Amino acid sequence: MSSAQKSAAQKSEDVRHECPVDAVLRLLMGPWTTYILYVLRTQGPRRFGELKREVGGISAKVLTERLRMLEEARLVHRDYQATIPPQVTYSLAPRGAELNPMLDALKDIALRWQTEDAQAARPRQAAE
Amino acid sequence: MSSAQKSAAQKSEDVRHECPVDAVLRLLMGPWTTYILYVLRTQGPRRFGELKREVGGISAKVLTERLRMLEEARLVHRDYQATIPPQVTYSLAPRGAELNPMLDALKDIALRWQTEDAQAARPRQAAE
DNA sequence: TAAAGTAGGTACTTAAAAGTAACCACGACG
DNA sequence: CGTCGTGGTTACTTTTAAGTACCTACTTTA
Repeated sequence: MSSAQKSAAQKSEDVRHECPVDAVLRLLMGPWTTYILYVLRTQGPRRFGELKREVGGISAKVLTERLRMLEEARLVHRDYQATIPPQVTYSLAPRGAELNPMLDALKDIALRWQTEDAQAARPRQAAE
Repeated sequence: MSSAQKSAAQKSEDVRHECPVDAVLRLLMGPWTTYILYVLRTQGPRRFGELKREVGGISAKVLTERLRMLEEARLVHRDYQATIPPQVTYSLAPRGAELNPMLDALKDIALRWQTEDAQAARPRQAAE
Protein backbone atom coordinates (compact mmCIF):
# COMPACT_ATOMS: atom_id res chain seq x y z
CA MET A 1 0.00 0.00 0.00
CA SER A 2 1.21 3.48 -0.81
CA SER A 3 1.66 6.22 1.72
CA ALA A 4 -1.11 8.12 -0.01
CA GLN A 5 -3.44 5.19 0.52
CA LYS A 6 -2.29 4.84 4.12
CA SER A 7 -2.97 8.42 5.05
CA ALA A 8 -6.33 8.29 3.32
CA ALA A 9 -7.11 5.13 5.24
CA GLN A 10 -6.52 6.95 8.49
CA LYS A 11 -9.13 9.55 7.66
CA SER A 12 -11.84 7.28 6.32
CA GLU A 13 -12.26 3.65 7.22
CA ASP A 14 -10.44 2.16 4.34
CA VAL A 15 -9.42 3.26 0.91
CA ARG A 16 -10.76 0.07 -0.62
CA HIS A 17 -14.26 1.48 -0.55
CA GLU A 18 -13.12 2.85 -3.88
CA CYS A 19 -12.41 -0.66 -5.03
CA PRO A 20 -14.10 -3.45 -3.07
CA VAL A 21 -12.71 -5.86 -5.64
CA ASP A 22 -9.29 -5.25 -4.17
CA ALA A 23 -10.54 -6.27 -0.74
CA VAL A 24 -11.67 -9.63 -2.04
CA LEU A 25 -8.56 -10.15 -4.14
CA ARG A 26 -6.46 -9.45 -1.08
CA LEU A 27 -8.08 -12.46 0.55
CA LEU A 28 -7.08 -14.75 -2.28
CA MET A 29 -3.59 -13.42 -2.87
CA GLY A 30 -1.10 -15.19 -0.62
CA PRO A 31 0.97 -18.08 -1.93
CA TRP A 32 -1.22 -20.71 -0.31
CA THR A 33 -4.70 -19.26 -0.02
CA THR A 34 -6.23 -20.66 -3.18
CA TYR A 35 -4.73 -24.06 -2.42
CA ILE A 36 -6.40 -24.12 0.96
CA LEU A 37 -9.74 -23.10 -0.47
CA TYR A 38 -9.31 -25.64 -3.24
CA VAL A 39 -8.78 -28.46 -0.77
CA LEU A 40 -11.79 -27.40 1.29
CA ARG A 41 -13.89 -27.06 -1.84
CA THR A 42 -12.99 -30.42 -3.32
CA GLN A 43 -12.14 -32.59 -0.32
CA GLY A 44 -14.63 -31.14 2.13
CA PRO A 45 -14.04 -30.22 5.78
CA ARG A 46 -10.54 -30.87 7.00
CA ARG A 47 -8.63 -30.76 10.26
CA PHE A 48 -5.58 -28.58 10.73
CA GLY A 49 -3.08 -31.39 10.41
CA GLU A 50 -4.78 -32.90 7.38
CA LEU A 51 -4.82 -29.52 5.70
CA LYS A 52 -1.15 -29.01 6.46
CA ARG A 53 -0.28 -32.37 4.95
CA GLU A 54 -2.50 -31.98 1.90
CA VAL A 55 -1.30 -28.53 0.99
CA GLY A 56 2.23 -29.81 1.19
CA GLY A 57 5.08 -27.51 2.09
CA ILE A 58 3.13 -24.91 3.98
CA SER A 59 4.30 -24.07 7.48
CA ALA A 60 2.00 -24.15 10.47
CA LYS A 61 2.51 -20.44 10.93
CA VAL A 62 1.34 -19.46 7.49
CA LEU A 63 -1.47 -21.98 7.50
CA THR A 64 -2.69 -20.53 10.78
CA GLU A 65 -2.41 -17.00 9.41
CA ARG A 66 -4.39 -17.87 6.31
CA LEU A 67 -7.06 -19.74 8.19
CA ARG A 68 -7.47 -16.89 10.68
CA MET A 69 -7.79 -14.42 7.83
CA LEU A 70 -10.27 -16.58 5.94
CA GLU A 71 -12.20 -17.15 9.14
CA GLU A 72 -12.35 -13.43 9.86
CA ALA A 73 -13.58 -12.86 6.32
CA ARG A 74 -16.12 -15.63 6.96
CA LEU A 75 -14.98 -17.69 4.00
CA VAL A 76 -14.22 -20.68 6.20
CA HIS A 77 -15.76 -21.88 9.40
CA ARG A 78 -13.71 -23.03 12.37
CA ASP A 79 -15.09 -25.74 14.61
CA TYR A 80 -13.12 -26.16 17.82
CA GLN A 81 -13.70 -29.25 19.94
CA ALA A 82 -11.93 -28.97 23.31
CA THR A 83 -11.18 -32.67 23.50
CA ILE A 84 -7.82 -34.13 24.40
CA PRO A 85 -6.16 -33.75 22.03
CA PRO A 86 -8.25 -30.87 20.68
CA GLN A 87 -9.91 -31.34 17.32
CA VAL A 88 -10.21 -28.31 15.10
CA THR A 89 -12.10 -28.74 11.86
CA TYR A 90 -12.18 -26.18 9.09
CA SER A 91 -14.91 -26.10 6.49
CA LEU A 92 -16.03 -23.86 3.67
CA ALA A 93 -18.50 -21.27 4.97
CA PRO A 94 -21.46 -20.06 2.84
CA ARG A 95 -19.43 -17.08 1.75
CA GLY A 96 -16.69 -19.34 0.58
CA ALA A 97 -19.21 -21.20 -1.55
CA GLU A 98 -20.37 -17.92 -3.04
CA LEU A 99 -16.98 -17.64 -4.66
CA ASN A 100 -17.38 -20.93 -6.51
CA PRO A 101 -18.94 -19.61 -9.75
CA MET A 102 -16.37 -16.84 -9.93
CA LEU A 103 -13.50 -19.19 -9.21
CA ASP A 104 -14.81 -21.60 -11.83
CA ALA A 105 -14.96 -18.80 -14.40
CA LEU A 106 -11.45 -17.78 -13.42
CA LYS A 107 -10.32 -21.36 -13.71
CA ASP A 108 -11.74 -21.60 -17.24
CA ILE A 109 -9.85 -18.51 -18.30
CA ALA A 110 -6.67 -19.66 -16.61
CA LEU A 111 -6.77 -23.08 -18.25
CA ARG A 112 -7.50 -21.59 -21.65
CA TRP A 113 -4.63 -19.15 -21.42
CA GLN A 114 -2.32 -21.86 -20.17
CA THR A 115 -3.14 -24.00 -23.18
CA GLU A 116 -2.77 -21.10 -25.59
CA ASP A 117 0.56 -20.09 -24.10
CA ALA A 118 1.86 -23.63 -24.17
CA GLN A 119 0.98 -23.95 -27.86
CA ALA A 120 2.53 -20.58 -28.65
CA ALA A 121 5.70 -21.51 -26.76
CA ARG A 122 6.32 -24.67 -28.77
CA PRO A 123 4.87 -24.53 -32.28
CA ARG A 124 7.41 -27.25 -33.18
CA GLN A 125 4.93 -29.73 -31.74
CA ALA A 126 2.74 -29.15 -34.79
CA ALA A 127 5.49 -30.38 -37.12
CA GLU A 128 6.31 -33.52 -35.17
CA MET B 1 6.71 -18.97 -2.62
CA SER B 2 7.89 -21.78 -0.40
CA SER B 3 11.18 -23.55 -0.77
CA ALA B 4 9.25 -26.70 -1.61
CA GLN B 5 7.59 -24.91 -4.48
CA LYS B 6 10.89 -23.43 -5.57
CA SER B 7 12.68 -26.75 -5.76
CA ALA B 8 9.74 -28.26 -7.59
CA ALA B 9 9.81 -25.34 -9.98
CA GLN B 10 13.40 -26.11 -10.82
CA LYS B 11 12.53 -29.62 -11.90
CA SER B 12 9.43 -28.86 -13.91
CA GLU B 13 8.64 -25.59 -15.59
CA ASP B 14 6.51 -24.06 -12.92
CA VAL B 15 4.55 -25.35 -10.00
CA ARG B 16 1.52 -23.32 -11.04
CA HIS B 17 0.59 -26.00 -13.56
CA GLU B 18 -1.08 -27.44 -10.51
CA CYS B 19 -3.05 -24.26 -10.11
CA PRO B 20 -3.28 -22.00 -13.16
CA VAL B 21 -5.71 -19.89 -11.17
CA ASP B 22 -2.78 -18.74 -9.08
CA ALA B 23 -0.97 -17.55 -12.17
CA VAL B 24 -3.86 -15.30 -13.13
CA LEU B 25 -4.40 -14.08 -9.59
CA ARG B 26 -0.74 -13.19 -9.42
CA LEU B 27 -1.32 -10.77 -12.28
CA LEU B 28 -4.09 -8.99 -10.44
CA MET B 29 -2.53 -8.91 -7.02
CA GLY B 30 -0.32 -5.87 -6.63
CA PRO B 31 -1.58 -2.73 -4.89
CA TRP B 32 -2.31 -0.90 -8.11
CA THR B 33 -3.01 -3.51 -10.76
CA THR B 34 -6.78 -3.57 -10.60
CA TYR B 35 -6.84 0.22 -10.57
CA ILE B 36 -4.87 0.35 -13.78
CA LEU B 37 -7.09 -2.21 -15.46
CA TYR B 38 -10.13 -0.37 -14.17
CA VAL B 39 -9.01 2.90 -15.72
CA LEU B 40 -8.24 1.21 -19.02
CA ARG B 41 -11.58 -0.63 -18.95
CA THR B 42 -13.68 2.41 -18.17
CA GLN B 43 -11.76 5.32 -19.62
CA GLY B 44 -10.28 3.59 -22.63
CA PRO B 45 -6.71 3.81 -23.94
CA ARG B 46 -4.45 6.05 -21.94
CA ARG B 47 -0.93 7.42 -22.14
CA PHE B 48 1.64 6.78 -19.45
CA GLY B 49 1.36 10.22 -17.89
CA GLU B 50 -2.42 10.21 -17.96
CA LEU B 51 -2.46 6.81 -16.29
CA LYS B 52 -0.06 8.00 -13.64
CA ARG B 53 -2.23 11.00 -12.85
CA GLU B 54 -5.51 9.10 -12.90
CA VAL B 55 -4.34 6.30 -10.66
CA GLY B 56 -3.15 8.88 -8.20
CA GLY B 57 -0.29 8.16 -5.85
CA ILE B 58 1.43 5.49 -7.89
CA SER B 59 5.11 5.97 -8.65
CA ALA B 60 6.49 5.82 -12.16
CA LYS B 61 8.55 2.80 -11.19
CA VAL B 62 5.64 0.68 -10.03
CA LEU B 63 3.42 1.83 -12.88
CA THR B 64 6.12 0.78 -15.33
CA GLU B 65 6.52 -2.55 -13.58
CA ARG B 66 2.81 -3.25 -13.65
CA LEU B 67 2.41 -2.24 -17.28
CA ARG B 68 5.36 -4.39 -18.32
CA MET B 69 3.90 -7.33 -16.47
CA LEU B 70 0.45 -6.81 -17.92
CA GLU B 71 1.96 -6.38 -21.35
CA GLU B 72 3.93 -9.60 -21.03
CA ALA B 73 0.75 -11.38 -19.95
CA ARG B 74 -0.91 -9.77 -22.97
CA LEU B 75 -3.62 -8.15 -20.90
CA VAL B 76 -2.69 -4.70 -22.15
CA HIS B 77 -1.27 -3.52 -25.42
CA ARG B 78 1.58 -1.05 -25.65
CA ASP B 79 1.71 1.28 -28.61
CA TYR B 80 5.00 3.13 -28.89
CA GLN B 81 5.24 6.10 -31.25
CA ALA B 82 8.86 7.26 -31.63
CA THR B 83 7.91 10.90 -32.00
CA ILE B 84 9.53 13.74 -30.14
CA PRO B 85 8.53 13.51 -27.37
CA PRO B 86 7.64 9.83 -27.64
CA GLN B 87 4.01 8.90 -27.24
CA VAL B 88 3.26 5.61 -25.54
CA THR B 89 -0.37 4.56 -25.38
CA TYR B 90 -1.64 1.66 -23.35
CA SER B 91 -4.92 -0.07 -24.11
CA LEU B 92 -6.79 -3.13 -22.98
CA ALA B 93 -5.82 -6.14 -25.10
CA PRO B 94 -8.35 -8.84 -26.04
CA ARG B 95 -7.19 -10.95 -23.14
CA GLY B 96 -7.82 -8.10 -20.79
CA ALA B 97 -11.37 -7.90 -22.07
CA GLU B 98 -11.78 -11.62 -21.47
CA LEU B 99 -11.49 -10.89 -17.78
CA ASN B 100 -14.46 -8.54 -17.82
CA PRO B 101 -17.23 -11.05 -17.02
CA MET B 102 -15.16 -12.55 -14.24
CA LEU B 103 -14.27 -9.14 -12.84
CA ASP B 104 -17.89 -8.09 -12.99
CA ALA B 105 -18.93 -11.22 -11.08
CA LEU B 106 -16.20 -10.53 -8.57
CA LYS B 107 -17.38 -6.96 -8.27
CA ASP B 108 -20.94 -8.08 -7.56
CA ILE B 109 -19.74 -10.33 -4.76
CA ALA B 110 -17.43 -7.66 -3.39
CA LEU B 111 -20.16 -5.02 -3.34
CA ARG B 112 -22.64 -7.39 -1.74
CA TRP B 113 -20.23 -8.36 1.01
CA GLN B 114 -19.29 -4.76 1.58
CA THR B 115 -22.94 -3.85 2.08
CA GLU B 116 -23.57 -6.83 4.34
CA ASP B 117 -20.51 -6.08 6.44
CA ALA B 118 -21.43 -2.42 6.75
CA GLN B 119 -24.91 -3.32 7.97
CA ALA B 120 -23.55 -5.89 10.38
CA ALA B 121 -21.01 -3.37 11.70
CA ARG B 122 -23.63 -0.78 12.63
CA PRO B 123 -27.04 -2.27 13.41
CA ARG B 124 -27.77 0.94 15.39
CA GLN B 125 -28.69 2.50 12.05
CA ALA B 126 -31.84 0.38 12.03
CA ALA B 127 -33.06 1.96 15.30
CA GLU B 128 -32.47 5.56 14.24
C1' DT C 1 18.64 30.18 -19.68
C1' DA C 2 15.70 27.56 -16.95
C1' DA C 3 11.62 24.94 -16.17
C1' DA C 4 8.23 21.66 -17.62
C1' DG C 5 6.58 17.66 -19.92
C1' DT C 6 7.55 13.26 -22.60
C1' DA C 7 8.46 7.96 -20.83
C1' DG C 8 10.73 5.85 -18.39
C1' DG C 9 15.65 3.66 -15.85
C1' DT C 10 18.63 3.06 -11.76
C1' DA C 11 20.18 2.95 -7.05
C1' DC C 12 19.08 2.91 -2.47
C1' DT C 13 16.04 2.35 1.48
C1' DT C 14 12.26 0.55 3.98
C1' DA C 15 8.47 -2.18 5.24
C1' DA C 16 5.85 -6.28 4.86
C1' DA C 17 5.48 -10.97 4.07
C1' DA C 18 7.16 -15.50 4.27
C1' DG C 19 10.08 -19.03 6.08
C1' DT C 20 12.57 -21.57 10.02
C1' DA C 21 12.93 -23.40 14.34
C1' DA C 22 11.81 -23.95 18.85
C1' DC C 23 8.30 -24.29 22.29
C1' DC C 24 3.66 -25.07 24.90
C1' DA C 25 0.00 -28.45 27.31
C1' DC C 26 -1.95 -32.74 27.17
C1' DG C 27 -2.57 -37.77 26.80
C1' DA C 28 -1.48 -42.24 24.61
C1' DC C 29 1.85 -45.51 23.41
C1' DG C 30 5.92 -48.24 23.84
C1' DC D 1 10.72 -42.19 30.74
C1' DG D 2 10.77 -40.41 26.24
C1' DT D 3 8.52 -39.66 22.02
C1' DC D 4 4.46 -38.91 18.93
C1' DG D 5 0.59 -36.32 17.56
C1' DT D 6 -2.87 -32.70 18.58
C1' DG D 7 -3.20 -27.35 17.21
C1' DG D 8 -1.14 -24.01 17.44
C1' DT D 9 2.30 -19.58 19.37
C1' DT D 10 6.52 -17.04 19.60
C1' DA D 11 10.93 -15.23 18.27
C1' DC D 12 14.16 -14.69 14.77
C1' DT D 13 15.89 -14.46 9.96
C1' DT D 14 15.47 -14.02 5.15
C1' DT D 15 13.31 -12.71 1.03
C1' DT D 16 10.56 -9.86 -1.67
C1' DA D 17 7.95 -6.03 -2.87
C1' DA D 18 7.22 -1.34 -2.69
C1' DG D 19 8.56 3.41 -2.11
C1' DT D 20 11.80 7.53 -2.73
C1' DA D 21 14.79 10.15 -5.14
C1' DC D 22 17.42 11.28 -8.80
C1' DC D 23 18.90 10.54 -13.68
C1' DT D 24 18.46 10.31 -18.93
C1' DA D 25 17.43 12.87 -23.81
C1' DC D 26 14.80 15.78 -26.31
C1' DT D 27 11.53 19.84 -27.24
C1' DT D 28 8.60 23.51 -26.18
C1' DT D 29 7.56 27.45 -23.64
C1' DA D 30 8.31 31.41 -20.62
